[in-house]
Amino acid sequence: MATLKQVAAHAEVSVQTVSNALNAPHRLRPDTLERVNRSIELLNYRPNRNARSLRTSSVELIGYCVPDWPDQTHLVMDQFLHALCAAAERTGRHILLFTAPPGVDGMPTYDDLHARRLVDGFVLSQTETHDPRHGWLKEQGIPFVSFGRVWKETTQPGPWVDVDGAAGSAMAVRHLYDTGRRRIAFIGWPKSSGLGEDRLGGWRDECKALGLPTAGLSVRCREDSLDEGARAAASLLDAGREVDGIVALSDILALGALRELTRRGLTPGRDLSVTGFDDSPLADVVAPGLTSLRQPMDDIAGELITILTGSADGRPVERLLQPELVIRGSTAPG
Amino acid sequence: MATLKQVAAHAEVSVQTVSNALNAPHRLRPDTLERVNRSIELLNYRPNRNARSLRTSSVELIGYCVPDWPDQTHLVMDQFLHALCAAAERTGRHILLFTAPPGVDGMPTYDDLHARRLVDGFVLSQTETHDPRHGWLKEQGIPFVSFGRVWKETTQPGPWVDVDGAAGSAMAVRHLYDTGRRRIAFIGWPKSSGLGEDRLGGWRDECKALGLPTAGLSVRCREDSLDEGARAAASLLDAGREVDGIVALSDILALGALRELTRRGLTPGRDLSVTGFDDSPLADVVAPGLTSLRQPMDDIAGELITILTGSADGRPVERLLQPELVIRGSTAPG
DNA sequence: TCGGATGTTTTTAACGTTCAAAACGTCCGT
DNA sequence: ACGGACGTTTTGAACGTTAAAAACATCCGA
Repeated sequence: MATLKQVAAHAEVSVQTVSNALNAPHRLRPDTLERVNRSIELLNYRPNRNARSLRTSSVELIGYCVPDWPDQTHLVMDQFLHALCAAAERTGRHILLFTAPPGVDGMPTYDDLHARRLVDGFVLSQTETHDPRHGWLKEQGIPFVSFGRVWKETTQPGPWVDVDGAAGSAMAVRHLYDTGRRRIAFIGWPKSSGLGEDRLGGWRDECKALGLPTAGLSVRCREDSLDEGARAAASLLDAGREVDGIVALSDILALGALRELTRRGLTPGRDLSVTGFDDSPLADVVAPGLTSLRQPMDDIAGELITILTGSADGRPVERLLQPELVIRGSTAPG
Repeated sequence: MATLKQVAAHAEVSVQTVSNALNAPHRLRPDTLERVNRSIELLNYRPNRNARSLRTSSVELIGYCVPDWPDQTHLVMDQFLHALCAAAERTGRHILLFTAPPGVDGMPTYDDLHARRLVDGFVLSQTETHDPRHGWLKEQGIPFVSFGRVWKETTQPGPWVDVDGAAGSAMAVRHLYDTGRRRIAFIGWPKSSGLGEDRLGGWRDECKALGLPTAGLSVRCREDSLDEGARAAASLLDAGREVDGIVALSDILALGALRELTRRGLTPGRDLSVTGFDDSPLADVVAPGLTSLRQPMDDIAGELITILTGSADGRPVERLLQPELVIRGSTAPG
């Protein structure tokens, strides 16, 4: 494996000149540059990243904690990881994976990775309401950026990127309205979830703006599961509210609702429209197809990396991106 | 950030002694060791990984290429990644993600990562029939281990770990047999897929061993999609073969089959049993639940890391692990 | 009391790179 | 011809660690 020294000897220049040829080529006389480059090519030289990192104390690696949660929340993780990885590579960086206990118990792991100089900083995701990680990292002066908001009353520590859940719900409501639905219900999560309240608010506000009823049309589930989604749909139907559209807070809940409709002999898309959230692989796999709100993963990843690597000069460090409505059979297109 | 030098000064020993306290504590006199450890703790010292890597020329990072394929094939990737990550951490290592073009076009990327010393070696997955990567890496002397076989006629280059697909199919057949099914069909892939032929063989052999018919009971799909699965199920039913069980090569195909059964008013699990492969999140989310063959991800990841990091002294470098049948409603338990 | 064996610690020299400063040329205006 | 300005290249030192060898103790048996 060739080193700078060997390239320098071959090109008959000093080691520093070869280094400059790579990092500051404008400093070299054109003919020298060409000669050095020929030697580099000939010897198939590649800079040793460890040596460079030692000298510059920057490793060009970004830590990402792979979540250890129930399957449901993972459904779009591979999409996210791929986008993040690609975005990092566009800046010559890479993603380093690690595992850590959730919450504050995981902080020593983050600290350790940074202290041992395995990573320059972190991308947080799977953000929880009142997530303790942001404050902790900020206090330690460890660089990070969050995918997802913390939903505290106070200002959130550190930069973040998120998808506008309220706008997403509103888009879903609007789409149902445009396809003739007039009694649109919402299936959501417990009040403790900031994300849940955000999406719920979008539904409520858009319904009001369109002059649609909301009273008694919102159900909270205890957890993000099929059964809870089905139960919620059942309670809406049993209450005799004459619901003709359901905006569910997640694809899983939506699927549960779809199952309940089918069980009762109702045809999703025709008798009643349903939408989900996140456009997970599930959405494309259920019977009539589930209309869902896609998160713009490439944009999200791009923003995260831009912010984290500090190339976001002057740009805001809080970015709210718009989801995209992917229409499928569950809302009867056409 | 404390360095060895500072710890050494604080503990009033030489730098090398502190290094030894960490890497070869048995060399120190117990009281010295204690004193050094106190200083380490007090100064909150963490070894700089870049410096160590430079010196030892080993980075303790393992490269993994995040696949850029249609969603279906990703369905268990997050499980795999988590397991791989955890297994790596058990040996003090971590996973570095990267993207690369498929096939031989991606090889320069692998080479580059290794030459620049960003990784010590690679874990390959999404192995394709006649995958060119294995031979190439072996030729270059770059360490790697494969999750999945290459299905060449000749001996496969390099070590691998895989799940016994034939045994999996056999387990599925056996389970259907035990629950009273006697005409068990197989829905698979094109002949060009080694993995497909493996699983097909398992079905055929087990059926024969049990004295069950196979003639006309095997259908090949063009691709791994819902529609193809549905089409295959339809053709089996239309052919009047009186099929009462279906072993599908993937969860997606199985789901397609389930959809077709439901469409025809048949009840999966009661009228006809269906099994899938891989136990993806989908299996738990469809109507009666899909019986499927779970890949033992933790074992797989453990073996991969063990083999790659060379701690597999004398152990075979080709490991075939057994899948586990996860029984759900689609095969009418009880 | 001395040589050797053993156990502990220090010294020296790298690993491959980049930073900062110094040195070397070349050209120009005076 | 000389001083300065600029452009290009080299020198010396450092980043934080570990391998190998040397140095220093201590203890034992002869």
